[in-house]
Amino acid sequence: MTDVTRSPAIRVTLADVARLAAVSPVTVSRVLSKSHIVSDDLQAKVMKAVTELGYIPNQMASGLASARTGRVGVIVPSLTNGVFNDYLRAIHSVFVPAGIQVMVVNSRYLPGLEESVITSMLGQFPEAIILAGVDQTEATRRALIASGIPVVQTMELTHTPIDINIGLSQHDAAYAATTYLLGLGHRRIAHISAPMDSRAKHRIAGYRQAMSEAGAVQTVLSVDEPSSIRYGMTLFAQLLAEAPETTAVFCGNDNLALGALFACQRAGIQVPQDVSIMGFNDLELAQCSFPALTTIATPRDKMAHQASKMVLDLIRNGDPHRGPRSIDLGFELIVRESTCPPKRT
Amino acid sequence: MTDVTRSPAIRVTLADVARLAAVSPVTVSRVLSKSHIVSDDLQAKVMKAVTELGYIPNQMASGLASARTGRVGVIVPSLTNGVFNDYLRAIHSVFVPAGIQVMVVNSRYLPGLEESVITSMLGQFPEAIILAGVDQTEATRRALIASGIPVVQTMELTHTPIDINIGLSQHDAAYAATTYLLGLGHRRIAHISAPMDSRAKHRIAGYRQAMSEAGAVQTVLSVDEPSSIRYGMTLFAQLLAEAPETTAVFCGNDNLALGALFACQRAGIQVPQDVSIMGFNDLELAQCSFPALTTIATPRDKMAHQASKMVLDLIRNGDPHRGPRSIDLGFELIVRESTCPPKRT
DNA sequence: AAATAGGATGATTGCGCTTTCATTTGAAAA
DNA sequence: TTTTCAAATGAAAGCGCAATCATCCTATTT
Repeated sequence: MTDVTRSPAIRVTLADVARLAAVSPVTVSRVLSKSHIVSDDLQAKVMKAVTELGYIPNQMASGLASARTGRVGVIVPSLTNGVFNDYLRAIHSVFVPAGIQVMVVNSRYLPGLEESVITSMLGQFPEAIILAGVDQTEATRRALIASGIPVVQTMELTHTPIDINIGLSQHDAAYAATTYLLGLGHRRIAHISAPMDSRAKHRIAGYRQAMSEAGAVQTVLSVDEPSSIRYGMTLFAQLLAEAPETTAVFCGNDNLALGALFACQRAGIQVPQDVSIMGFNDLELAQCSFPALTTIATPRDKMAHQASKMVLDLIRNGDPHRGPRSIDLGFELIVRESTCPPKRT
Repeated sequence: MTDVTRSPAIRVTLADVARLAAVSPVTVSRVLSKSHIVSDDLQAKVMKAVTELGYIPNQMASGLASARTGRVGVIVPSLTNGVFNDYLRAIHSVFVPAGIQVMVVNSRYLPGLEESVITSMLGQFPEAIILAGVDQTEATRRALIASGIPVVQTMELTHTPIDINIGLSQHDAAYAATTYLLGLGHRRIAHISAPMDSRAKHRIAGYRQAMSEAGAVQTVLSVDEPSSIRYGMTLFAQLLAEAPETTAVFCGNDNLALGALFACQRAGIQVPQDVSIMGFNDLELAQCSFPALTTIATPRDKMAHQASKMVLDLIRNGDPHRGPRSIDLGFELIVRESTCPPKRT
């Protein structure tokens, strides 16, 4: 069993290692960073001293001295939302093998919090920042630009990117989803949403435009909380009360859709025979549920992967100053079991 | 629209602010850290210069100079698993208002990765570390102890805590769950699990002990992947093939249970009439699904909250050197709709 | 054997900040 | 008015490391 005496932290420094190994501090630094050739002899002595002392390099000192931190910052508005799991996984899969640390922070869909976490992150001097969304405050934009590091805005598209923008049109994706339901013959299509971010708002707009073009009546129910299965149930129950003639529900995301599905099961409503339900994002659960959810697949992995690759390239090879640019990665309609044409009445 | 010229990052330093404000650097530092009284006059001049230059303090330099970082590290094995959402939320709710930054990293259920992320985290000198689980490698234990900072191990209990241990007995909780099913009259109770961590293994052991004591036949199906709804489906399908006489399934967690539930729905098996399904953790979805899941509620919020409070106290008031200690927070059986006595045959 | 190159190692400096200690100032006390 | 003291400000040092430049040593060449 390990010794449990909690001594008041005598930090082992590079100098301590050097002393024990009877070499100069520079040599220790070189062994650890593999930046220069050090004789096998000294290298062994240094490593021995390192393990013996349990030396852990002070990243703050290292960062200060070298002006390079080997870290990138990633800001997401939620960790709960399944969307960001795939997204973060893809980011890690690029940076971790490259020896770059990923700092993840959660801005919880709060613009004010986003501003403060970005500021705080910039104080740690990441070598690049990857953001979800394009709606940073003007002050944040300025700070990001002033930092001079690569900035990637993801998940949606903007005409005025800070630097690099990789995403998809949330509006068009929602428009496509609604159009699909209209194409099945539905006219009373409702939309339920938890519009905490502008992406959800754009999806509402896409729904509205498709409905408006089809001359159909729009029904939008929303709640200002982070989306969840529970709110899917609540909103569906509300919908049942307010617009019982609805034959199809386009949900702002798959969690809401699952909640709606559960609400139907509980109320004895057949899906899709009585009501069609459509999700958004194509999370894992969309394939698993019964009936499996028709949804829009968003290219989260691809988006995150491409963003990370570009960042890695910029970090390694410097910025050829190409200026802001936007990349549209599109989306895909995935038809499964939860939608069908409305019943003839 | 913001200027988009991406200049090569001329960092604004405290000295720049001091120069513009025509005061000494110390004064700027004092204004920003609120550590000393500075006259209103100078304070205003400094703040003006700060905003004018968009100054962001260099946290590395600050940390180096002060030997305090105002950060705590949190290591979780998964972000996907709903368990850690509540957990992280509770941690944030304590530290953020206290002005302490929370660094979260994902160790992905990989002991090797956990070791490296902890090392890396220690290199950033957090003022405390909160861990999920108690199975750190010996090297990690040593490094954590040597760091001299408060360490809290959560989620399960151990007789040999590094420092503070707040959790519950996963074994006893699983034992209670199995005993509940036995008490309903079930004899053919299977357990499905995704034992990536020792907690899941302890749950298996708890199940086995209860079954063994009841003289019932044990059936454990598991998969060595992070748990997910999908694996719940897969394992249930496998169970149906291997042990069709099963009347109750105790699932290692709620996601697996939901997958099992979907598998039943798809196969036309009535829950709970034909098969009882029981989850573990009491995630949000356990209340929402139809039928709602009987499960074991684990005190994630309380655990994280109490851990954070203790850490905050230790950071602020220093360690009165009380030595390692364990706190058991227990668990609760939540009976819902997915379980009932077995059919008479 | 002397000259030379190049590989291996070390000494020094400074990154940006906070801390400690010293100094100045103004106002209250004598 | 002079003394005294506290409040306000500044000067200097150093946190731990990497970068730069200088030095050393050992082969190799002539």
